[in-house]
Amino acid sequence: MKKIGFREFLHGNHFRGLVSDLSQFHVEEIMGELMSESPDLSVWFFKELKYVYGFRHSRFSALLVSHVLAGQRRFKELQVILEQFLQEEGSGSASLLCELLSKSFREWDSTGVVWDMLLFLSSRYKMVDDSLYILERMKDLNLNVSTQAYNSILYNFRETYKMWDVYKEIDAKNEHTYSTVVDGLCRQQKVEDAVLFLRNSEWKDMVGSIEEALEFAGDMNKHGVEPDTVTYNILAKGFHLLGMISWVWEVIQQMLDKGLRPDVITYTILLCGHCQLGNIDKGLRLLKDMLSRGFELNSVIPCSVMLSGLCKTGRIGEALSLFYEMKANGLRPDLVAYSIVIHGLCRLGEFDMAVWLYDEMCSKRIIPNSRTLGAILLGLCQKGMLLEARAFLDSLVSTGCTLDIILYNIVIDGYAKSGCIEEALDLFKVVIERGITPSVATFNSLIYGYCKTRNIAEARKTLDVITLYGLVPSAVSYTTLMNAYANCGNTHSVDQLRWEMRAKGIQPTSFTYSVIIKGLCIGRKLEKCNQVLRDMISEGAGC
DNA sequence: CTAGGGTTAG
Repeated sequence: MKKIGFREFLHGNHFRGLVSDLSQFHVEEIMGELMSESPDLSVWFFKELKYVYGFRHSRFSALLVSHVLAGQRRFKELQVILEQFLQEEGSGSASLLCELLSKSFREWDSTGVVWDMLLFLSSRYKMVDDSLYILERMKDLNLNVSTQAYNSILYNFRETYKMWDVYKEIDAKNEHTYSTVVDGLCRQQKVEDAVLFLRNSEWKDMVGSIEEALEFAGDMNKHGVEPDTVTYNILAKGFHLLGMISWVWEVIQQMLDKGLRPDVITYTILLCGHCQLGNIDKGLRLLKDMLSRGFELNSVIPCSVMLSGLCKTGRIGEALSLFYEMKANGLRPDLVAYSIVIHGLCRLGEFDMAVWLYDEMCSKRIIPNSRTLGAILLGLCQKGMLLEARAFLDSLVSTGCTLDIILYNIVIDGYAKSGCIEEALDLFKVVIERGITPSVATFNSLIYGYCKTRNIAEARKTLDVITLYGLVPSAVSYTTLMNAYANCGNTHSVDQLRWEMRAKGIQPTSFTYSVIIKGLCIGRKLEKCNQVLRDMISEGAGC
């Protein structure tokens, strides 16, 4: 092979026949020589082998070409090659890659770019452990980590408390960083934290005033950065999260002024706002407007938002009409759309219709998930149909489904609410036997069940059991128990629990305070109410 | 990168 000149080799008739005989060693050798002659040629050779002949390159070759591309700032090509490279390597390959990179490419000026791109891609492809490994090695080597890569890691951790560790590390935060945090907090059900975060973060451009925010978008123009629809949508989402619907309108206005077409997502955010505020009719008009603008082929999501709004306000008839209208217009309801309507029906006890839709959904090969099942269980429990709920739960288990703790919680809570503490405990035992980890809500329901059956002593013991399972009691755990003490005027025990909460750093909510005050009223200690109210104001209790 | 569905306390 070495005897053949490279250009001759590449363009001659030998090529096709020889590819199957090429070893990775040969290719590396050829690439090395090509590199010294013309890096472009080596890249071409690499791609030709890979994409035309399906040759599987060695790690070294792939990284070599990556460095050439990075040096020439051909990022798009770099990304494509590294994407496929990572997919071939699979998860768990980080340590090997890092070793190779630091051993053989240390001296390349472009190596930082390759590291960073690998970091970004491994994170984007959910190779979480690999991305963390690469990140650590990059820190060891003092390599710069781009905000884009960090944002992707942040995104992977947005539903966990680790999100903050990542967040703190990011030097050059951008609006993608902030919107990921807000999204994460919302997914953690911490909407208030999200609002607080928006207020306190350096993302001041958004929360200062609408003028500032929009001016900021305008400034992007001056700096040669065109704010696009996505930028405006993020802005709109921020306003929606802050409950400032009218500002969402301002954003839309601004977009129109700039000659940008608000897209289906922009309008969906607005629709969410209307529904959240209970302006269902406004929402219906908006949706009609959207459909007439030809958005209907795009997505089921706006319709789902509307369905959810209608169901939450008990307008199930209209929800069903909309549902059929969707189908008639060729929009296929997906898992979420079905779940929303099934939930709406179950809430009202319309189980026949709910089951009918459930079967229809299954017949369309849409596999129900935990949320769909939860809607049905919840409906049954709320109508006091505990036998049916339990039978449904058991039937799911017997068909081999692994049910998550939330589904068990719904039924345990159903038992507790009906005062069937024995059954609740029995099901709790089943949870443990099946190796499912209980959540705080599980215990909170048990505490409620004990309190309901006037067994405060057991309720108190259950509070302590939470810790044995490695969980942290919540404000709900305490408030439920405090309520039981309050109802019998036992202000001393209420006080004790309040002290315990404070010691553990668990924030009372306005629920908690109302229970404390109720206790003081029943226990005839009205003179202490003022102090409690003052505490409440100074602590700024939520809810 | 931006839009939709589930459990617990007064």
